[in-house]
Amino acid sequence: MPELPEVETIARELKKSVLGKKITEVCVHVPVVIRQPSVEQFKKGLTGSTIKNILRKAKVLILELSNGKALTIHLKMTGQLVYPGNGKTSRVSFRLSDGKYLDFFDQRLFADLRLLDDWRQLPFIQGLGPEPFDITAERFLEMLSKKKAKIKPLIMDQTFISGVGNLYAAEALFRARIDPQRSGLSLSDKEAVLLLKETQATLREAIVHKGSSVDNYVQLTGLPGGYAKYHKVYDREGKPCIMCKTPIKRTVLGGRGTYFCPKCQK
DNA sequence: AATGGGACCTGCGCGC
DNA sequence: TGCGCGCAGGTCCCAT
Repeated sequence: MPELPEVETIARELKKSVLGKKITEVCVHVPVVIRQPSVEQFKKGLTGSTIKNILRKAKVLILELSNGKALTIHLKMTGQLVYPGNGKTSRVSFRLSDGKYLDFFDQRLFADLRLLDDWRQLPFIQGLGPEPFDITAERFLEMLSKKKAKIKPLIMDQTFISGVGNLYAAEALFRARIDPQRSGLSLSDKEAVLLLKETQATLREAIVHKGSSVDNYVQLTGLPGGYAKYHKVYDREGKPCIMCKTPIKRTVLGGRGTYFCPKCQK
């Protein structure tokens, strides 16, 4: 499931391979993923425009175009972008001025593609909290001090902090040795600062390894990311904790599978 | 007001 | 064997 490191990986690769190219043709094989505007307007607005800039905001990819509009892509759980693709088996294909295809795939059709006049006005983006990299220790303490919600759902709340999903929330909490069920305001200052630091470090390391391919995620090249082998708790139910050998447990928290070490995380 | 659960989807893995 | 069910999770939406 693409979270900040996976989307960052794709954004960096897009900058290297499609920046400056013109979109010469758009084929929408599965219209449902185009959320805004109509498919016809989407195709018309993209065709003939050049990709001027590529940005990432939390888990959202933004391709700014020469006509002033922007293509936003949220991959949700199973979205993939592949370049160069075959232009045929995808949900949506963008033919570029180099004759190659930028292909969008999505097994479960949850993804969200939009063509917007001003991406900054997209409500989801307006509602995003700061990314972990942009938060100081002092600010994080202040943010947590009012929050009685459970810490794991809290750090996955995109309006609280943005970019962290289920996988990296579990990994960061393990590394900070914090029980996912603790409430935000129950964390000591020392624990909170450690959690922020470990969240940042986990995301950075995952970016270095080009993301975690546990589900459908692939890099732009179609190759898997390399971070999954470094996971300490995620998807490791019953396996020994790397620190203490206690079997990793799985519970459900906020409706999501939650992996943790019952001995190390207090 | 904050929290929880269902909806949106499809493919895979499991159990009978 | 083959089928049907549950599960995976990002976000929205509604109910409590």
